[in-house]
Amino acid sequence: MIADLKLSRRERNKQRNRAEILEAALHEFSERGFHDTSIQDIAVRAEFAVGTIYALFGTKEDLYRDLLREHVVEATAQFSKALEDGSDEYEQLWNYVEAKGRLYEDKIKLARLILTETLGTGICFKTGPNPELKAMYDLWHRQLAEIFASGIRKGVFRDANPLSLALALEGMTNQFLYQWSEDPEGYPYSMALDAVRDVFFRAILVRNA
Amino acid sequence: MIADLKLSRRERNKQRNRAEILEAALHEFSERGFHDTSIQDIAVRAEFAVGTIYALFGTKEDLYRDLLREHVVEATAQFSKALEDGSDEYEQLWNYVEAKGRLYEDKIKLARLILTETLGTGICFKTGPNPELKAMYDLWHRQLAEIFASGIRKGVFRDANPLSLALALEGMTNQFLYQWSEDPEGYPYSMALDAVRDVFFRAILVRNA
Amino acid sequence: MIADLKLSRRERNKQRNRAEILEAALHEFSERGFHDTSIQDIAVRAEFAVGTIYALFGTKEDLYRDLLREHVVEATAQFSKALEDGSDEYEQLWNYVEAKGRLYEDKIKLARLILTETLGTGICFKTGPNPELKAMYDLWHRQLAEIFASGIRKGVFRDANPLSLALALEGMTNQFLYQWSEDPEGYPYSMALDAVRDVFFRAILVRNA
Amino acid sequence: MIADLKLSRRERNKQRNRAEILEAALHEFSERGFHDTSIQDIAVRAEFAVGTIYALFGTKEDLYRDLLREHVVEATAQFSKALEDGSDEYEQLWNYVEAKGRLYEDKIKLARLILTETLGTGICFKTGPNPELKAMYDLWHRQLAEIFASGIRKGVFRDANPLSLALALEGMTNQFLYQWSEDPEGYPYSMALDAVRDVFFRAILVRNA
DNA sequence: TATGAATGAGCGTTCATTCAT
DNA sequence: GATGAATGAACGCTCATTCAT
Repeated sequence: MIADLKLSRRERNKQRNRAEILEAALHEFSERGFHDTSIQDIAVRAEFAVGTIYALFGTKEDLYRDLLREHVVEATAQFSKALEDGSDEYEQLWNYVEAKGRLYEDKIKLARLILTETLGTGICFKTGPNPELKAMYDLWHRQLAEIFASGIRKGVFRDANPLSLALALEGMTNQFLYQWSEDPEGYPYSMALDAVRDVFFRAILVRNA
Repeated sequence: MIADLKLSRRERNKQRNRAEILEAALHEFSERGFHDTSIQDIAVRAEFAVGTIYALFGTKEDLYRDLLREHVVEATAQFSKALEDGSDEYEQLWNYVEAKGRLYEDKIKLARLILTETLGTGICFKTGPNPELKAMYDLWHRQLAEIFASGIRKGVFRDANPLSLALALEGMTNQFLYQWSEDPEGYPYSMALDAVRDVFFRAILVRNA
Repeated sequence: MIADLKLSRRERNKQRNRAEILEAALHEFSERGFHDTSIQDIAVRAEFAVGTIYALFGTKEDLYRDLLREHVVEATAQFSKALEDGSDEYEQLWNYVEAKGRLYEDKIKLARLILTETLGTGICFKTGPNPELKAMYDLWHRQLAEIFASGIRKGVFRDANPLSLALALEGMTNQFLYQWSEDPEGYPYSMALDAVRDVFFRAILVRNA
Repeated sequence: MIADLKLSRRERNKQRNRAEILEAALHEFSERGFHDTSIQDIAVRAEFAVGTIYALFGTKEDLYRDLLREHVVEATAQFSKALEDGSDEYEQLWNYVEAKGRLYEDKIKLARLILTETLGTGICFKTGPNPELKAMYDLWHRQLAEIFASGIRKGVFRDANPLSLALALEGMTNQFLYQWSEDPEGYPYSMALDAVRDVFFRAILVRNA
């Protein structure tokens, strides 16, 4: 019992430290990029010693990877949930686009970091160009494409290459997300919603034809 | 006279050296990114001494900036030319989208470098986040928006926020460009053309309505 | 009474822990050397916490010193015993040389560690170059020299500098021990015995040459 | 011509720098050992920047290896020369033993460094335990053994295992060298010469005792 | 002008040691 | 007493930049 509690307390402690370091890392990495952020910077911000960071994360690259993975997993979960809530494919995708905006609306730094990896060429790791994240994005694209394919089969969407539709939707929303992250006042995410409605879905929804 | 020729020869020489160094820098930077490329790497590839690079470009950041500027200026010129060749706004924009594909079709490395800066958060310079490039992109977005605005006024396009349309078009094409740069065989640029035609212009062209 | 037993049990426990840690330390130190062995390595091998090692030994240097001292004390005891068993000085020394081989024949790791300290310059401690061990070796050399001196006085040995004889014998046997520790198959300790007999205790020059 | 001189000057400069750094490295390594000597230490002593050392030697291990190799090559050359000057095998080996003493008599630090590698277990490199040096010593032992074999064939020496004789001679002389390096006054190398003459090349057992 | 040897600040990483539990 | 998470000084190494030639 006592042992259990102790273990649990230690484990909780460890998770708390991990979370605090990841939080600090998010700020530092998104402000100055991977290469211009030192472990010292993160340690100072997180108020931990460098050794503690190394004990919990291994290397700087691992820390960065964990940070991204954690958030991509979280985001994917939220997006998948959004996709499930629609009555048809159009509503599902619309829910996703809205969820994407909501996810980042108070996490501008996270948005920038993710965009760097999603859209730019990402950090070039010593162990190759981060194949894990790439695979997660590919998977996500395929999931979206599957929704489009289903919508096409049901006659909700016009016939088109589902993967192309997925990429087009992602490209558009990411571009608006990027503009918003650069200038949150000048480019509210509502621009993205309007554009997705007026451009993307106007083109492919059958009922408008 | 002789002095003039000499100066001219020297000047030509200098420009040739500059071009060779920029060529080497393009390859190195696009292969391993800004931070993992050293001036020594570029010097070796360009077959010049490091001192020569510093004499011609100032700092590593300056070299990188010059490299991007040179290509953005070139690209903007080609895109502007493409815009002029259409009989209406639709044709102009279509020409631009095609030109964008052509520009990079044999310059995959350049594409990756530009995308890193266009879509990701770019290299974080010590002197801030490369405001010059950002300004050039903003300007380009406004130019595109102007075309859309003109098309809307003339009844070629449906009414919509011109800047949103510009960003949507850029986002879509850049996404396909990125996919192509990752996997040229799997994602040919023709996918972008199809998507732009079937999604983007189907939605906003009045004559389809 | 109970307190005594408790204390005694505690004490026995402590000694057992000490012995287990020293055993682990021997393996680690002899495999990778003092500097490339971490206290964490030893703790893992010994299945104790680092704090326990520090509680029992003080510092890493102390642990190393204790490890050596323990074995040198043990070795000296065995060697002294061997010396006592001969009927004359020749037999005494021969017993010693044999005992030296027996001591290490199943402790190759220990042999290497001792040789590093005996023959190489040893680990350079922050607190100077391990004067205690040095003193123990000096003492041992003097003990051996005393045997030689006695043998010379009794006419067993030719007249010569006893200390030189002691050093010569040590040098020879250590060299063979080292070769054996490097390649146990190729350099069995019997080579040392043969050489000591044929070279040290006889002569190699044909006496009439 | 000018180019040649320039190149030659540069090359000479480089060799001078190399030599100065090796000199500094010798002092530092022999005083505090491989692990307790930092590249910074050597840089300060040599009055060069750390980067210069890395440009000329690669890594700390490489520097150490180069230092040893340079001296072992030099020593082997001198010893080989000494071996050639004797009229018979006895004189050859005697010349070698004398040369060994002369080589180190004003290079006590070098002696200690070499002994660490020859007799102790040497530095444990990341790239294994310095196989190159080991091979050089093995080769040297075999060369000595060849001399002994030759002497035995000619009747200069009694019959015995030549390799054992070589190892015995090396062990004895190294032991005296080590004692001398520890306490030059108390253990002059002449002790080694006496012992080699009185023990190795004669016998210590009174033959009729 | 072009060169490339030399510089040294700064980074990622390790590990002996401590101390709250 | 035993634990092991936390610490932070110190090290090996890199590379943008300079400057004597």
